[in-house]
Amino acid sequence: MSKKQLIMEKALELFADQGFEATSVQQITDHCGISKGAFYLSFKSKDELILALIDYFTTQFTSNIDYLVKSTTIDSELLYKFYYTVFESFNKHSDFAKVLIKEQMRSFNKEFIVKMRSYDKMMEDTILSMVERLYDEEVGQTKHDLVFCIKGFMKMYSELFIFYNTPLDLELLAHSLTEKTNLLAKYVTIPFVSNELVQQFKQQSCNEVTNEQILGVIEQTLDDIEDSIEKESLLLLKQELLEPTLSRPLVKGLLENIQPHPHCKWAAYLLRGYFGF
Amino acid sequence: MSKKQLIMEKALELFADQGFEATSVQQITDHCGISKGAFYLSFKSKDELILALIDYFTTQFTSNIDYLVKSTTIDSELLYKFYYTVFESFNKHSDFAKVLIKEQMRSFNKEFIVKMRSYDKMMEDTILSMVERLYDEEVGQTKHDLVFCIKGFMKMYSELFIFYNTPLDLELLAHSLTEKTNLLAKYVTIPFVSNELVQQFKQQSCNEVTNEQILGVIEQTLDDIEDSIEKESLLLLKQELLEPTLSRPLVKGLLENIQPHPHCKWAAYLLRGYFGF
DNA sequence: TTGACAAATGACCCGTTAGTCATTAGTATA
DNA sequence: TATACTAATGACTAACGGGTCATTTGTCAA
Repeated sequence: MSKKQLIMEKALELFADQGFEATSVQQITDHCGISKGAFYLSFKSKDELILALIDYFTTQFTSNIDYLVKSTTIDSELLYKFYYTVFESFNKHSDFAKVLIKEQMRSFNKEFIVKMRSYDKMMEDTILSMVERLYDEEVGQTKHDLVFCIKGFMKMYSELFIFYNTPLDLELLAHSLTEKTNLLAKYVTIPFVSNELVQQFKQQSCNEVTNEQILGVIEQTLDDIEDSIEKESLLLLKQELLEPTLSRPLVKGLLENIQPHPHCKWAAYLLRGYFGF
Repeated sequence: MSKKQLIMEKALELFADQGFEATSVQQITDHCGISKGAFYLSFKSKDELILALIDYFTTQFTSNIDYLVKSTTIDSELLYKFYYTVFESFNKHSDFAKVLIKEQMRSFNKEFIVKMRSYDKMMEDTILSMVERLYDEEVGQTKHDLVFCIKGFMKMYSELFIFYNTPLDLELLAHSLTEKTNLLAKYVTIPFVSNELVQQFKQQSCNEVTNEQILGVIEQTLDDIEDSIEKESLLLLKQELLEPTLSRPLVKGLLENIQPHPHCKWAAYLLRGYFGF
């Protein structure tokens, strides 16, 4: 195991227990059996560590779910599988789930907040695509409410995994939530989260990322990934960011190229926002 | 306005914006236009301040809801009024709601965590009583699931008030959630949160409070309240804690006496747990 | 064995902050 | 005015934690 992995693993335990700010670098290094200096050979700062943790787990989590939704061909199984996988992940990585909940609204770092929001948005997009696929005609105006309810179920029931160590019947849970979701999809008539409201939220949250910030993220990502179609696509997108020359379909295609790559999700998200997709 | 109130008000603004740990006492006193020393004349520590804030708002909030549920005589209006009042409170005290969400899982202070849990429990009890009253026959085994769903709705939709400043249509929201809740009550058949599971949770969370801790809270509460039936009842309960002499019905009656008093809610909760009610 | 390079160490620096306390300002009473 | 008392001040302390860097330890090829 690399030093970096060791630190991430041990730090996660401490963060889950005490929270990020209450855990000192000294504690982490003691817990790893290394020196303080060694820590700074692996991470530039304490902030970089938690960002790495968030990145590592959330990309894994969101990609998992996204893949599941896209690869499940039988509609009738989709919702059940979705819930099952969600809670299985929470169960498996309960330390990370704890950190996520504890620090979700922390305002210590601008980059952190924007990142959390974006992962939330990605999850929401995945859920929305699922809802549209399963209930397209039935739900009509209430589809965003259904997304909200699903997120509410996830929030509420995931607390069980985090605060109690009792082993829980995942299959029953997934069945139970599937039934509830189907019922809401079938019978709900009063929409609250309308399309206009969603539009409004989007505008409010997207107007603060600057060109330079996106460039910074792209540079970072380019360093992280190997030569590949994705890397070339990202390079072209960087060009496009500096001086637009390509047509919109071409840009969209490039975005599609980088989207599946785990390391590119963050850059892809920012670029989608920037180019308006 | 007393110095204490001034500090609480101004501190709340800063906490909502920056979080508790990120806000220094110096900042608070600057924002109040007083000196650092003056702060420590009103509060023994920074921790005491946030505990006071939590106490002040959550007792207000939970008593409000509790009163509403008990005083609404027309069943058909109850659920709507419940949701309306909940979100109206969130809307009105959005600064506090922000703090609550930001610090909800903070582990900086043991007392803080236990307190938060207890308020959550009180809320849950109120919701459960409402569910039992409205749907007693229909829901059967699924009543705890319904409580979970209601809490999930509250969690999810309250984020709207906290992160977006858009004015929202409270009436529509309450109607929309009422419909959803009624649907779930009527049609859901698969229970997940069973009675045994609830029992298990209760055991897990109640086995850590010591006799001395409860005594400490009682002493504190006695100092805070005026001479009254409540005070006398609490004194008797303190006696009973030291050496049991009274019958269970008498103890239960004393608990009922102190329950409605805002300052006694915390002591009442601990004593209920201790005496097994 | 030596020398060169990388890996790791931990004492130290520096900024920050909760909390204290000697001192001062303000006020009411004799 | 003098005295006594309370309210308020802010410089100060002690502790802590993030981050640095001169120094040591380990490794491997010549």
